Amino acid sequence: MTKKEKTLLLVDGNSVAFRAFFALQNVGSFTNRSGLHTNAIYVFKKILDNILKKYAPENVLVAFDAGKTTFRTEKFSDYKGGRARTPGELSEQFPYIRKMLEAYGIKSYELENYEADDIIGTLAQTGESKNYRVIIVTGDRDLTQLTTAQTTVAITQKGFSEIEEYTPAHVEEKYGLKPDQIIDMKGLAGDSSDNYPGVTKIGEKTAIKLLKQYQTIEGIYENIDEMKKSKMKEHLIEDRKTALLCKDLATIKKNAPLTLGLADTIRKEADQDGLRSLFEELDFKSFLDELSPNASQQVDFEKLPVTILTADQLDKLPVKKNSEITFYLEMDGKNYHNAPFVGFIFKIDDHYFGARDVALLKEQPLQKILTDQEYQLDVFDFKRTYVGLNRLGIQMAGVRFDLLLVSYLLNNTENSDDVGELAGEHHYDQVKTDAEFYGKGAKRQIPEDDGQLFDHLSHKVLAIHALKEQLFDELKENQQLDLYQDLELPLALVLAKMEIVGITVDTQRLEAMRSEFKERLAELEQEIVNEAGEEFNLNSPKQLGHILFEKLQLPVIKKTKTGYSTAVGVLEQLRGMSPIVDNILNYRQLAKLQSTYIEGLLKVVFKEDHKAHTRYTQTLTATGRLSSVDPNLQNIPIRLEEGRKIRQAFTASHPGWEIFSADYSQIELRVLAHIAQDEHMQEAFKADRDIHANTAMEIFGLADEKDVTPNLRRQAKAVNFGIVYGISDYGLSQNIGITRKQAKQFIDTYFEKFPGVKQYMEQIVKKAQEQGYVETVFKRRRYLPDINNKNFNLRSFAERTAMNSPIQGSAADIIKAAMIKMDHELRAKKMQARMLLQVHDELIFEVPHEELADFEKLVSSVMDSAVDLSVPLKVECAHGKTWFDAK
DNA sequence: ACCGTCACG
DNA sequence: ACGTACGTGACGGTC
Repeated sequence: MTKKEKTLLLVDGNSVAFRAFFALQNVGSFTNRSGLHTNAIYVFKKILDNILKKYAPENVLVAFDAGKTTFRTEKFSDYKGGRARTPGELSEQFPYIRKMLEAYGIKSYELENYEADDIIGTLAQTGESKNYRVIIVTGDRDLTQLTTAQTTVAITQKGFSEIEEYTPAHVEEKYGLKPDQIIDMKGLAGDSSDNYPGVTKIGEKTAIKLLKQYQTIEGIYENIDEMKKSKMKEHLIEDRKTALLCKDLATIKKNAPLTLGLADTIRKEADQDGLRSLFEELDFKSFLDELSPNASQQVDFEKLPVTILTADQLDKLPVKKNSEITFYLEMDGKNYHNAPFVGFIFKIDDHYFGARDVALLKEQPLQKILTDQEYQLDVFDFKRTYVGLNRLGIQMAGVRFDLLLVSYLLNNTENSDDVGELAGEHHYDQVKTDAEFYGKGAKRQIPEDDGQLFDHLSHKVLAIHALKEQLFDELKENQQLDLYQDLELPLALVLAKMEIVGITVDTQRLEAMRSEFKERLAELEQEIVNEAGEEFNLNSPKQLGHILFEKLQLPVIKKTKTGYSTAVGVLEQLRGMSPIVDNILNYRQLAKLQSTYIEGLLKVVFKEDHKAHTRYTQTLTATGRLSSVDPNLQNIPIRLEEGRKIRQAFTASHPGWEIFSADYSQIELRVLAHIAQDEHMQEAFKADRDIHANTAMEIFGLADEKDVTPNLRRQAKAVNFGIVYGISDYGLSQNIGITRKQAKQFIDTYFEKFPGVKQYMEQIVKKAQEQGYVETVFKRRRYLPDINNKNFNLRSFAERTAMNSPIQGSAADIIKAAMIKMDHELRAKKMQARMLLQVHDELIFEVPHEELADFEKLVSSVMDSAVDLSVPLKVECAHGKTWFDAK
């Protein structure tokens, strides 16, 4: 066996540190407890681990820049001029990166007057001469000039777990140039980040074209007389000196006077203790866990005394009315409507009682503790617990603290549904996550040993208890106690009941549709394959792209990261160019209905009661809306007639009952009129005018509503939507197919006519900048860490979010309040009608025929008066045999 | 696990 | 100059 060639890894320390810094610049405060920024160190370490694992090098060196002045600044004083200073948040991290490298057993090196590039170029040369495989890691594409048969340049990507490897062939494929021509390209095109100019008016494209013909800059000038007269030729002649200077600047030295050799780059063994103390100083908990186990470090959590309950012990439980009780019901799976029970645990004052047999919960005093309001309970995820217990015939009551819900209200950005993770976010670390304890994916397993299982469960209830006081204090501080107690906690119960009731699905109707669609899909597929001239998978955007844009040569309208876009918008523009396009559009529409709404829905209908029992996620969205999963009943088709028919499969659960829908008309715009206190907009709503027509009249300067053509109304409607989303001229122009200039004109006129709205938009952004968050009318918060970010995109996004979230979030608050009130009224009036679904601005009920008239009055008045705004709320009602007919 | 696509408000 | 509308979930394909 021949000896494997050795690998030399050369890392551009400054470049990778920069990449690392910006990769995690915007994830809130990434600092250790003494305020030192650690994001670049963190990502640097990740990248380092990645490449060490990937290339397993025998020799490693990390090169750094020595200082601002080098031999290049001597040749060209403006070299790298105009570059923003390294942010202090980054420079403070460099000493730690070097310390870390030392502990890794890796050599760092810098050389007066030279850049890291030159150190790397020189060592790469040495490595090659000694037959090493050389790997250069950097974030800087200029180094691709060093690629050879033996040397690969790996460029770190944005995501920092990915790297892109450049071999000479890859360089050629990417730039159309050989590696050593990169410097010629730079000489011609210049480099704005290194601040050298190149030849006037020549950019990368032109440079590449020239180099394809003449190979090098020198080659160009040797042949310059042959070139046709042109502006470009003049520029080339004029800038000859600059071009050659720039090429020289771009050239990485391969003969820097290094004071070390290959022998100095041999990797030494890592210093575990050094790493440990460094990671401790940096608060890198997850990295500490990875270090080789250190007996003194692996302190287990305190063992809690759990009594495993049996039926004969129940009468001796030390429980009083004022006991502090925490309860946790463990189920094996997300879907609590049918997940198997694992067991339960009570923390009653300082005692822990648990059992696997959940039937014990039906016995006294356990059932009484769970259902009697006199006992106050603390839990994690009340809704989940309620639905689980309901399967045992137990209607839980008396919940005071729900860790999941409270935590979501305090900060909805990083809210996990795992006790361990969530506790960790609040700096409580005496509980494992479920993934750590049970394992994840295929490895997930419930331990058979009681001691193990209940040890985990006991730490869960302790975590809930331990965080209670602190989180309640935070709620009070934020003035969110009412939001929690009067809105979200009562809502959890309302949602639980809706989920349990479920909605009846006519599976026969769905099955009939399935057969019909199956035939039509087969026909369409046949036609498409005929037109394409070959079999392919038309569900694959990749294969479809190949057929449309390569085989059939249709024009490419838009590209995605991975290839050609084949989205609806693109296909619509291709219509008429080939009959295949229409067929694909039809196929797509039907396939979506078939897979998601017919087959998908049939899979989740419960056999026992022919119902779909969705789960509402109450602690997920950034704005305060609900979401619906398994199945998602908030996105059942309605816009296209074909899809709308799916709604025929949703029916009332009793003969003689009807599906009843009540939706808020224009709730978001009404909320805006209220929050912004815009008189013109308020007046329009008070007079119950057609709001989009009203906007059309204002922005197009029409005197009479009769002058509002459907097209003007459509445009005005888009403007109204744009306003709600935090408008940009570009977004609006794209949406209604006008120029950006026209869109800007619309927006300016809108703000002139609705000055209150304009003022609101400015004020809310300012408020977000000052306090770091925005809030709804019910004081729900959304934090916007990017609002002062230097990155234009991230900042702009945060600004639009600042404008939109109070609107969308307040609308969510309002319908939640209406749901609680409605639930209350139905019980108070002893009506049989039941709330089934919520779709953001709409509530769906099933109502017995004889209650219809009373019900309509009730729901309208309840929803109208859910909150008191400075504009009226308007509710539109409809009912019919199926959801489809409730229109 | 991620992407592209598409369903809803 | 930058490159975007706000908020979601499910599917099939692909890595």
